[in-house]
Amino acid sequence: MKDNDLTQNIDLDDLGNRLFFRLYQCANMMHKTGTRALEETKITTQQWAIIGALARDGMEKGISVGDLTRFLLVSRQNLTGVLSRLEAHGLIERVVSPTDSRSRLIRLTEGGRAVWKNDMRDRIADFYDAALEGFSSTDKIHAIHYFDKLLQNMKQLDPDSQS
Amino acid sequence: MKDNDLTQNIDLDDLGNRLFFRLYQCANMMHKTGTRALEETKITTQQWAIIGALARDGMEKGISVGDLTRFLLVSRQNLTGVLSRLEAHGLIERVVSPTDSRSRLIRLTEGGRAVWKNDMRDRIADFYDAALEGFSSTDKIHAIHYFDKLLQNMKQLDPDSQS
DNA sequence: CATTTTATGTCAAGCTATTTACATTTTATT
DNA sequence: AATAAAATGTAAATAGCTTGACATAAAATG
Repeated sequence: MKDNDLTQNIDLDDLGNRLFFRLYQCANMMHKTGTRALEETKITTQQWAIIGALARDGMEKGISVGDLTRFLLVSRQNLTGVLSRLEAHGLIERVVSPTDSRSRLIRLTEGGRAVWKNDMRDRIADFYDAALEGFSSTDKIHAIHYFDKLLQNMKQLDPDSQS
Repeated sequence: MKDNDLTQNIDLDDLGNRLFFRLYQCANMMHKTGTRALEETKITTQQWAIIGALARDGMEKGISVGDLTRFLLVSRQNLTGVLSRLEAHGLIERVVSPTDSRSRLIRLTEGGRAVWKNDMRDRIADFYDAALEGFSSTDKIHAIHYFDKLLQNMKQLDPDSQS
């Protein structure tokens, strides 16, 4: 007799499909619930990623658009648009690089840094706590490890990521 | 003396940030490399998710837009647009439900099913193999488990997901 | 030094995604 | 049966993301 218990029995051939479909769903929900967690600040998850990157230590002098794309793994054409919106809202500024006049250094404004500290940081911490309910530190480290591995493999598939 | 080895030492307070940043990067790369894997078919990852859902057994009669949104975890307003494009390309069709005249049942056309079998399925399998290089079946199952857990937590944060 | 190649950022077009708002139909309530 | 409430799908506005094309500046090559 055949085994047709789909809820318990796992089809090994289908694991790739399952894994990527879950990743797809997680990404959808991360953007949806993450943006909602910052609803009052009118800041989206993508803007959050950029501001978070610029708020790190050592980023006071700014970072080029190119370096930012390599960090966030989005296209520089995309960043141009998001950065324009952030600039229009006074959160970041673009300064022509003193060493390379093609390059613009992106950095937080005073106001941007204040928004990060006063409006975003705590809400983001709360979001992480809620979304990672039931995850031990070990669970988180393991999950990060899988993400890293997946990321490395996909980078190898991406012509733009080939240094 | 302080420990400043950032490459090895892991800041436990920062795990949430790291995990979600990796998820963000993975999502970006999944859409980028996934869409490129199906480049010749002109089908995107989002369309792939829809077509894949419709190609499953039991979907021959079609599925409503509402059920599809609950499965894919995207808004129904979004689906309207993607479905219109898929319909314009002859891959899917919308049939008014015989039991509920508000509802439209979405299903693959003959041509859509052929594209799935002939053009998409093998390329997707190759993509999974490449992106999951070095993952054992156990790794995949564990990763899926973490995704599931994350998903459940985020669904609790989403008003739309509250049954 | 002149020319070619590469890197940097932007613009435009197309697809994806969300929210707000709406018309239609079904279901629940009275 | 009449009205209110909820569900279904769509349209429009805004934001995000990709590729292709472009202008400019720096680096490499001859």
